[in-house]
Amino acid sequence: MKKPNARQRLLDAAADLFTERGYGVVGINQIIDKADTAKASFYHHFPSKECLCATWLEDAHDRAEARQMELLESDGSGGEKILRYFELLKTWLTTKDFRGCPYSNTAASLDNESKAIQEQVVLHKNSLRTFFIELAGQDVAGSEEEARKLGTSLFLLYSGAAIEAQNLRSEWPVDAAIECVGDLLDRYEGAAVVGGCGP
Amino acid sequence: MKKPNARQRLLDAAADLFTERGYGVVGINQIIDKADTAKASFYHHFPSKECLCATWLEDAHDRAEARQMELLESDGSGGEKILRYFELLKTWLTTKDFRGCPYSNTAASLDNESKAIQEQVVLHKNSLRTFFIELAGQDVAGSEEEARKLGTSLFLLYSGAAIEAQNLRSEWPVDAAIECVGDLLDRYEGAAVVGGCGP
Amino acid sequence: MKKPNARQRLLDAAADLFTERGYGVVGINQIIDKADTAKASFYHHFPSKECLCATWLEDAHDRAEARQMELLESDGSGGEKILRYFELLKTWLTTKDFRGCPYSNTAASLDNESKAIQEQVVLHKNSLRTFFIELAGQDVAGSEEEARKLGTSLFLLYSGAAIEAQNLRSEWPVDAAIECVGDLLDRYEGAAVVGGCGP
Amino acid sequence: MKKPNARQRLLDAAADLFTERGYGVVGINQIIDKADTAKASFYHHFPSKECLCATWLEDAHDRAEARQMELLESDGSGGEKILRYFELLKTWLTTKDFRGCPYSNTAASLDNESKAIQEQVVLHKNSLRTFFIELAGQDVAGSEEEARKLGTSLFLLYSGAAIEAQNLRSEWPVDAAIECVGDLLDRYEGAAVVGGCGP
DNA sequence: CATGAATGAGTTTTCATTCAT
DNA sequence: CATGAATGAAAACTCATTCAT
Repeated sequence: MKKPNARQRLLDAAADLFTERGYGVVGINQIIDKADTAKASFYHHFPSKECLCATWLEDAHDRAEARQMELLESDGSGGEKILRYFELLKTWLTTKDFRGCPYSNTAASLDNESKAIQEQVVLHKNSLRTFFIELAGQDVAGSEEEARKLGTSLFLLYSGAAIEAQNLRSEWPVDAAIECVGDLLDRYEGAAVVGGCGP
Repeated sequence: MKKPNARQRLLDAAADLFTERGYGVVGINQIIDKADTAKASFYHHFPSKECLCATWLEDAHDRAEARQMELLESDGSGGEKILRYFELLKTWLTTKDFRGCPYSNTAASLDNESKAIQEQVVLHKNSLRTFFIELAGQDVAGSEEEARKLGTSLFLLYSGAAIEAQNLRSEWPVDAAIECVGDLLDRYEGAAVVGGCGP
Repeated sequence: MKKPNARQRLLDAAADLFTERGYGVVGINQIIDKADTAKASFYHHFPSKECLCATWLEDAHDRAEARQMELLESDGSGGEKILRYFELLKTWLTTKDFRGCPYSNTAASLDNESKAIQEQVVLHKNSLRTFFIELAGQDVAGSEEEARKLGTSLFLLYSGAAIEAQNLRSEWPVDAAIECVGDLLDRYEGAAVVGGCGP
Repeated sequence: MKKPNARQRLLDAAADLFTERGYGVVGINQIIDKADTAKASFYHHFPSKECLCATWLEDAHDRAEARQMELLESDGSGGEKILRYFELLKTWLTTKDFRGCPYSNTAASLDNESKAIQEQVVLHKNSLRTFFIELAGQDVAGSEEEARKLGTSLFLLYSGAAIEAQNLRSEWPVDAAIECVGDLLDRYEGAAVVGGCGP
């Protein structure tokens, strides 16, 4: 009997295995086993393991941007949304056995020779930073310049929290990042008020 | 012909290759080629590739702690030292082709099954956080509690800057982290002054 | 270039090499060389060297049972068939450069840790003993009990003749076993006559 | 501190490891570890692993001959001594985890290229056969010719019992051999009486 | 007598990929 | 679209042996 959607099953299997065990550690045999697919079907849909990985990251990025858009357009202040996003990281970490950012992890497993993958990493990371800057601009920072600074700081704290939670296999780095975010929000919200309501 | 010091040559080769290309990507064949050593010499000195890696990280940690101690005991204010440490990250990154933290990268390449390596990662990361807390305590933060908070934030920013510089192959994340550090120092130094010089 | 039937060629090569040189001494490199097969083709068909060996013994056992069945159903008295089977051992030994029983030899090369192989050895040896008991029951022994005793003795003499012919690189142990078989047949055939035709 | 008798410790370690795990499976590292000896000490006392093995078998043979001599000169009838010797095999097997004859096992692990080892095997096996013939001559068989025949049969039964006990990891082959020995003794003792006391 | 680092050739096994059907 | 046998290269690791001291 033939099963359809071999391509999607491969992507799903790859998504699970790559995030939970890492790009370098997972072989395509594991992937096709999990996807219940023939080996040649794999190479029918994807020219290489590297390309499958890039496609996975591309798809994951699309999903991530959708979620971010949703959050951006949701109710609540910018500060609340920022904290909500950091909280999401915690649930991700506990769900995925403390494997942090798939993009960072994949890049770290690589030889700096996979152009296609690196491109996706850069794409996603720039987009994530932009997302934080937009979030920071929503009634938090007083100017575009300040939103850029605050958003970038949030981006770095988020990344730092993700890897260190992975390294230490603990949630506390995310909590500490949230604390720091509070400090930064205080500072920039204050500025926003001052900058916004001067005489 | 026989050459002595195979062990050290192996450690040196491994240090270079693991930092510049990654634990998973580098095979022991590359290591012994670079070290100009027989394969059996490798296994005479190290029971496994994993153990070589753990030894490398252990040694690197010792050197890192020595450098940190030196910085802690050097002249200058805490704030100056903090910035100096972030500047060191930039020179590291440009030297090492934008490969960030060896501990994070190694952990990211792993299957979460290498106890020995993970132990070294945890050891180093905890030590690095402690270092930042001590730095934060040097005439910056007003209380132990605040030093802990500030130091932890610095730790996370440092880690975030390191991976994102790697991901984006650029120095700017470190510069952005330095900017954010400035904001945080303002906040905590202000507190330190207020706490220290009240009437 | 690709050649089909790699699996069978591997089994054939393994059969020859394992019987003539021994399981422990033969590496899979020799096997794939003789089979003219890529190494990965080997592991495509067999999960391990140990499993190839078990498969070889299983196949060999099937062939052995077929030959035994043939002999059991052939013409002649039980005693004649027994002697014919011992004669077959002599031709085997001279053909295979005095390597005796593949099952015993393989088991002797082992660490007592290969469950799959040991299972095949036990299977074959029990079957061989049963074969001798059936042979002994064919107009030789007077009772089932006597057939069991005689058959078991034949089984042990056969095994003893096989290893000692191997150890001493000579046929005489088989001839001596045949002599002893004659003595035993005298005794049990005598008993069979006495038991069978008493007044 | 220096420990004497390195040579003897090596022989003792080799004896244990070779009998219990097999010549092919045991590496010299295991031997020197167990003997607590430096690697070069090994090669100081023995030119090769093969030679160590031959020396072990030679020593074991000397001890075996001493035990056989003792049994030959002990009290009791030839038949009793024969049975006693088969009983010894049972205690050996249970002590050594059902590893049978070290000579047969070593020969089976070999490539038929170790002249030194094969020589020891032949030496021991011939001597063992002679021992059984002498035992058979002690008030059992009626003539030298009959002693030769009976002794050789005992030799083969003994060998067969040893390997099959090993193959099947059970004592029953030895018990079955003992039963068969009883049958043979009946036959030849009868002959001895007839031959010895005819009118 | 004893040491232990160093070695070259070998081991079994896995990788990502391609082929004919 | 789908299959699974076949592959060359490389992976980690072990072997018995030799060397300078």
